[in-house]
Amino acid sequence: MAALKYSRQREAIKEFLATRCDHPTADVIYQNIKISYPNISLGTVYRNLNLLSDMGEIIKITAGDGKDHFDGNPMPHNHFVCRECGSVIDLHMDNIDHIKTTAGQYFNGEIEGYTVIFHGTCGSCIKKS
Amino acid sequence: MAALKYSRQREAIKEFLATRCDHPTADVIYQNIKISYPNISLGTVYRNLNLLSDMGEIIKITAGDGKDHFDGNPMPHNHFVCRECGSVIDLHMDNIDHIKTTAGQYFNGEIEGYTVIFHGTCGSCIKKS
DNA sequence: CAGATAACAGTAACAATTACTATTATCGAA
DNA sequence: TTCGATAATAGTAATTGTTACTGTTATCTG
Repeated sequence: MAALKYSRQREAIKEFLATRCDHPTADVIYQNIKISYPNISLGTVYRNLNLLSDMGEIIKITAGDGKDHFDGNPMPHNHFVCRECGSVIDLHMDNIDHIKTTAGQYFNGEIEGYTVIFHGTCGSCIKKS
Repeated sequence: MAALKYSRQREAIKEFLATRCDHPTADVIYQNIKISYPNISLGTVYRNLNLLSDMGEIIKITAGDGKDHFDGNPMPHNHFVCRECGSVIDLHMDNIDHIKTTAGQYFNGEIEGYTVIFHGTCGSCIKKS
């Protein structure tokens, strides 16, 4: 029960995320949605982000900088976080799902998934130095 | 400059972590150190945990449950987080450093490292159900 | 169109972490 | 060994990201 009802705010958040290839935080999303919905509440943004990621329509990324980042592309893929500028970047790379098997080899639980964050220096930060 | 000075509190934290194979949070560490140092401050625990992990003597693990976890073993290795009970477990598994190369293949930045968190159901939670 | 209720805005509460300040411990040199 | 410089501390206040609460509004079903 608790049937899902349409909401233009939720739709706006989903649309906004679809246009972005960086991975904005809740607050950045809030600031941007506020342009078209001037009195949207930050709580609404958080609630919908959690709802959408629970439904698997977006991905929540814990980048390690304290705040969560969100990705409008729900297809599983890996991310890179720059040590210099902190930007979160999609990695287009060959599939590495086999590490799940490697991890399960000597483990007595069940491994259902994994999250990888690669870190280092991004292209534009290398140029700067 | 800012030469490092010895502190018994920092030493106690390091020693305590060495004895634990689970991966306690700052607050759990605080509660335990308080037994031998009744008036240690939570701020001191946080400052030293950050200091030690910056120096590479311990590892800070972002498990995704809001609070950071700490590992007294600074050797790079991978972790598993149970979806049921939330426990953070060391994985003894074959090396997967080759994923760094895979990730760097089509990427124009420099990949220096990675962090993997495997998730699923741990052995004792499987037994329970 | 009307009643039921999911979602909302606005705000207060929360939990993890960090910053601040006066005091104490460490340490190198006299 | 004692002294002075300063790193580290305890205790507390402040910050930050996130969640919970409440009365109101929007959506949907019949």
